[in-house]
Amino acid sequence: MRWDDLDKQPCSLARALSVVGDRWTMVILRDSFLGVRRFEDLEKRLGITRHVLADRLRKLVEQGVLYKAPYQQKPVREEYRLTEKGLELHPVVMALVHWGDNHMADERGAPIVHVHKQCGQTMQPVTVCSCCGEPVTAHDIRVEVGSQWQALSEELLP
Amino acid sequence: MRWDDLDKQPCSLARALSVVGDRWTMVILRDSFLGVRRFEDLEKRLGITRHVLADRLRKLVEQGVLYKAPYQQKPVREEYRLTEKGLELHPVVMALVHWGDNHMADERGAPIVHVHKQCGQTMQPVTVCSCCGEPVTAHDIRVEVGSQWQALSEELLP
DNA sequence: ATGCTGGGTTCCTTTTTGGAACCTGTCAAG
DNA sequence: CTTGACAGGTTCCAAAAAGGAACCCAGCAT
Repeated sequence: MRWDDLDKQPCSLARALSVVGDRWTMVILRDSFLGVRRFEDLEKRLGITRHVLADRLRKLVEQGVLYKAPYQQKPVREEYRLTEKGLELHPVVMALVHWGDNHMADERGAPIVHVHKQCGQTMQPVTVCSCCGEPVTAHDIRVEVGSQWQALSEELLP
Repeated sequence: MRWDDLDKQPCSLARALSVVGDRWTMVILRDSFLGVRRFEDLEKRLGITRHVLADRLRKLVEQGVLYKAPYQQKPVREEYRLTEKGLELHPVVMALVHWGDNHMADERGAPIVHVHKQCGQTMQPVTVCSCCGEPVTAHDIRVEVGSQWQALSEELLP
């Protein structure tokens, strides 16, 4: 299968990755969450080639994850900002950072920490069940085929 | 910057992506979480080339995300299973699936649903603050430089 | 007229994929 | 005792993507 066919798969993870699963896309989004909005700033901070950066930004705008907003006229200059759809990737980014903090950090610990504005504390993201509010791990989950997808259950589950 | 230098960056997200940020790696892990363990099963389900699959599995084993466990002798056959480090990627996978469900699904809805064994309900992952337990969104977070990293703060934050 | 700035595009080389064929132990059948 | 199947790879080559540097363009400012 070609990578470009991933979005046709009957799998939400594959479809999500068809948008954000690229090598560079997630680090672009990380900087977007930090407030970096301009082409040149992204290029400098990421060390990405202009070619690839332009391509990824274009695709993220096409997918509705970022949008271009003018910040000056004459000449028109535009910056890239997260849409609501893009902002909703925050749990993914938090989860990746948290895993990196736990498993890839050196002796200096986490380079960046998250402070929860409401409670004022340095926080880690915890994933809980939307029904009972209890923390969930891989062991606590059973996977089932969605109601509209029963016919494909052999393909969806091993 | 070359992609291979990402793990040297002072950023937990970049370091995490140096392990799981590859095009195919996350779908391999998705299938691992579903219980797919053998080379051939992964190849069939993913439609990935054997070449790339072998390479990604080798890297995931090197990084301690998967381990090889023999399931028969003569000839020795080994399967790939998630380590504890790998299992801790579950929040990342859940968050990606949830985003895909919300933003990339067709009219049939989520192909796969997660049932929380403890409460028996179909659940969505919710990210909450480890201190106060309240749900967090991108707007609720302020980012600060880690205590051991003050010297690099200009580089870390825009 | 010359140069600078932000945001790209073009061109060429190096790397990485996709796709198919081939290799390696072990067993089982003809 | 040759042939074939099976699981899990490796090798080879063509096609696609990434890296790197140079170039383009509109609108200032000198």
